[in-house]
Amino acid sequence: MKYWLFKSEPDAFSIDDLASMPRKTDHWDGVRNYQARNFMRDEMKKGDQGFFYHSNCAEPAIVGIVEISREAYPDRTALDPKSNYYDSKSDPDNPRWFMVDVKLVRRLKRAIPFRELKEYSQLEDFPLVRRGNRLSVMPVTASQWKFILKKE
DNA sequence: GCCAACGTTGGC
DNA sequence: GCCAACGTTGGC
Repeated sequence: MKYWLFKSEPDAFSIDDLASMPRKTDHWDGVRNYQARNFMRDEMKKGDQGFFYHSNCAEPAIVGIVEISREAYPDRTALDPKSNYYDSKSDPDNPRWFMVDVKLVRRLKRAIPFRELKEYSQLEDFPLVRRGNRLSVMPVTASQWKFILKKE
């Protein structure tokens, strides 16, 4: 089993939004970065767990834990001209973008701020805190996962 | 296949 | 709102 981190701007989709969905489950659409797509399409398995991270907001932080409840399938928003995530070059017969379903497992007992994550030497290889990192979906190692959970 | 220009991300 | 860092685009 692998571990992941999912970034979302809370103004667009927050952990509260996920919590309010039926079965606390939603599809993680709109990923339009090839590296992040490859993680979702090729490596995520049902039952993998991930952190839910709030970005681009007053206090960027890890706020919860999700679980992959459905493995990758085509992201239809790429084919919908009305969607913000529409990609005119995506071909229905050869989908370019994928999404997975995630289910909220629980919120963390406390949000762990980005500011704090940066300070731990144990996390210096954690992609989230690497300078200039822009991946919206990224892998978390088992040791990073455990370390972070001990800090909640 | 190079690389400058551009748009986006995201912490601050 | 700023701006550094990055991925993508497209002319050549």
